[in-house]
Amino acid sequence: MALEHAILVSLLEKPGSGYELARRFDRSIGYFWTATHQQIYRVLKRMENDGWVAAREVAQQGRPDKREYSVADLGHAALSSWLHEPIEPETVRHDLAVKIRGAAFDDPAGLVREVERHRQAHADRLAHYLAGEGRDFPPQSPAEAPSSPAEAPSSPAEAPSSPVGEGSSPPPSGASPDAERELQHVVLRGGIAYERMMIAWLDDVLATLHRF
Amino acid sequence: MALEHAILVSLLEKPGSGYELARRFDRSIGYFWTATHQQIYRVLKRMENDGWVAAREVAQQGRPDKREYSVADLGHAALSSWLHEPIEPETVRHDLAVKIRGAAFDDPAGLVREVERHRQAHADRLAHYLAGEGRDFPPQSPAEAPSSPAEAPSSPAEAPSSPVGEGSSPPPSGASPDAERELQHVVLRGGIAYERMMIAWLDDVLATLHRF
DNA sequence: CCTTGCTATGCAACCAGTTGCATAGCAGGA
DNA sequence: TCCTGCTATGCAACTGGTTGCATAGCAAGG
Repeated sequence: MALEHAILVSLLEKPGSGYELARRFDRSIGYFWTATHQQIYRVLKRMENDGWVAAREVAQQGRPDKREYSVADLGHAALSSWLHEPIEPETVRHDLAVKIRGAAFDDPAGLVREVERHRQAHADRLAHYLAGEGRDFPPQSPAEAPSSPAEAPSSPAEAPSSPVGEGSSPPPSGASPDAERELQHVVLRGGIAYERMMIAWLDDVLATLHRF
Repeated sequence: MALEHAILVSLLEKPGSGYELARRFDRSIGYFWTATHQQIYRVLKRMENDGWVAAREVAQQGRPDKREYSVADLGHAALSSWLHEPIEPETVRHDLAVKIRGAAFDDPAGLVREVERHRQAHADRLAHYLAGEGRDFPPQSPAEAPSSPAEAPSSPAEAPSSPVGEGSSPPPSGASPDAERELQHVVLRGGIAYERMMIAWLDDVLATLHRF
């Protein structure tokens, strides 16, 4: 399970309440990990019991109080050990693909509108991503073109030569805010690439459907 | 839920036992919908109770008997009505993206091996898909280039002008085996596009990680 | 003969995630 | 004043899916 870890990452990026987390899971993190507020509140409670996060009552004016969570040492350690696990087979569920293959036994042309709807949704999300990229990661140096995998030659693994040796002890344990931004950006580029791929594929699907 | 529908599609393409379905879900359909044999047996039983599928005992020589399922009328109708529902918001879960953003608070360079593993897995799957495409969909006419969304101009929706009007009644209800192949192919092309996108993105991720 | 390994099916317990509902503070407008 | 709507948190019931385990037929090899 990784919802715990997604929450840890989000809280490391910025502490917040369950409600705020729920809204982040509707955007940002939500682009690659969905969760309802129920799920978040429940998991947050368990994480607090386990000492992964600590809560702090925050009085607000003009709105109800909130419980702001931040990551405790145990949580940071848990995240670190998860990061070092080699896991994940990646489970996929594409309803639309099932529908497309199923359409062969029903009415292929009847699926056109549905596919067009999906295409529109992906186009919308792409626009949203690109807007976010333009806002949060404006192009600056000539070396960095936004969302174009420019394949930097990359000096082979010039890591900060961390004190290796220990098995599961959190290594450097705190990277630069530079790294944080860069890694957020590369994940966003992944989202952009995904949406572009989907749009192109759905066009392919539409062209195929139109042949019937 | 769509496991029922994925099973229906698979059984329409070819009747089979729970065991055979489970193996199909390890390949072919499994590329966009995973399921364990447990899940399949359980759902299959429910579908039989609901009259969606019918079972038939088949004695085999050299191996245990099996229960071969095929789709009943009720099942076909259920699939049809599902196909005509506009649903699906598409829920995503990318553990790797969580890990990448989490790496900012741990050891970015330590993630390289993990990302390389994933890249390899995707490269393997791509090779597998391409082999399958070459086997099952050999290039023939000059108009059809495999897995290249050639954007056919497509005469605007030249559907078989089906008797429209009814709301949820199964329309033509039986397309050509031609459509079946074409639609299987376009889904496979989607898988290929996905793997190619992932490989390119993971290269981007690796280049980014190497900058730390 | 016994083990290994593949085919074939299934139960039981558990866990993650969804859905429906409930509550409450507070602001702003009808 | 009452209603709407957003912030903020939560319980309870259910469902889909996973994991662990069990059984059994049959072939092939040591």
